[in-house]
Amino acid sequence: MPQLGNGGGDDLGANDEMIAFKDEGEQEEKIQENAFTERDLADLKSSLVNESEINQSPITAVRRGQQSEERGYASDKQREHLDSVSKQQQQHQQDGGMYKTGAYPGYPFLMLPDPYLPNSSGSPSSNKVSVVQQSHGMHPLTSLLPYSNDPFSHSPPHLPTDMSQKTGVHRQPQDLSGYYSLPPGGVGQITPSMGWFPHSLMLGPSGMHPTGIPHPAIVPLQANRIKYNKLLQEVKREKEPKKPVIKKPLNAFMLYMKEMRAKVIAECTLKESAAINQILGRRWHALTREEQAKYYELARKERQLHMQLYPTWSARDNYGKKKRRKREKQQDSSTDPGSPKKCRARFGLNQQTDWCGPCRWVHHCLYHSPTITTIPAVCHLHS
DNA sequence: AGACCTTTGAAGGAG
DNA sequence: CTCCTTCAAAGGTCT
Repeated sequence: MPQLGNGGGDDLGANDEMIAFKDEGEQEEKIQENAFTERDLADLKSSLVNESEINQSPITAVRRGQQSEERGYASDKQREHLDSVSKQQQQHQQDGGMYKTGAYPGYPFLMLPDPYLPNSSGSPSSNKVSVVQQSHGMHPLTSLLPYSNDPFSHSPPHLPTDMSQKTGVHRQPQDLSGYYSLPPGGVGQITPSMGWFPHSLMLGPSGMHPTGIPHPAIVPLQANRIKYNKLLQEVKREKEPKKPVIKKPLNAFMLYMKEMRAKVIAECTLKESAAINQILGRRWHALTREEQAKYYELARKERQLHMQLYPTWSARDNYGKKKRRKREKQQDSSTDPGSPKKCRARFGLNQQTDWCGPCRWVHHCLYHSPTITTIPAVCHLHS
């Protein structure tokens, strides 16, 4: 596919330090961190509000409108980042240059709900700042369309025109130390090794603890552990606030689809997205390079903005359910090779000749004999 | 309820 | 470096 000469944004994330993929356990810890840092965030918000009252800065407006709602897990680094961006903004204003407030009155990034978060409609109830509401289903950047000949000649105040300037922006792993403790009374602090509910008076009349978790002595130890762990997880899940999911920034084609979908639906009276997407894919290829370039540039801005808003975010963060399920499925198939026939079919073996006569199929493949690195006609035990 | 379909592009991991 | 996988959006359809 055609890419812009400016690199098409390849320089935007590839060289950044990215968060290492974390297991669910670590993510749970992150969730706890979310709750923990909310107070810090409140401080941050109030400081930003104060700043905006002084500066009437658009960047603080966007912080208030977008980040205050959902960035409960803003890390220290993010806070530092916000401060630096805010200071940068102030500097721009003090310089009295083209970035002065009002220079970009309609810049779509600044007064909109967060497009990267689900249910981020920017409802007035959750945001007392009067904001310009985007029409429903409208991506904030689509307001840049239709494009002028030079739609991106100006950069928003908080975005460096050249991303090579973003030397201070790194997506670094967050320091989780100090965030492991649960809120007072948190069930997560109860561990099996702590001697469960030491006194029978702690149990209710039904033999249940007030938390709803049965006394472990009621069931055999082994089953008890399993049940306990399951219940503990359930209770934890219920108590913990759901982690807001930051979506991936849209790529050029996605932005194009978002804009053109309604048009195609109207033209073709189709509703099925799969069919519509096929049409849109063909139309995308029919676009000229210049037309596509608009969307590539738009997507590049998207990634820039996303990186500014969520410096610690990684696309890996959203690798989850599907992948885990698939991995589990693969693991299942690796431990369960299936029937000999299936196994031979898997490796393209001849049903008649490509197997070990003495032991039949058992040593035919890596699944059935992990020590064998090749697939012999006669296995290593009988050769 | 949740997976699937269908498209392109970006990101990140594996080899 | 190349290849592969996953996820972004959308909404009807299927399991």
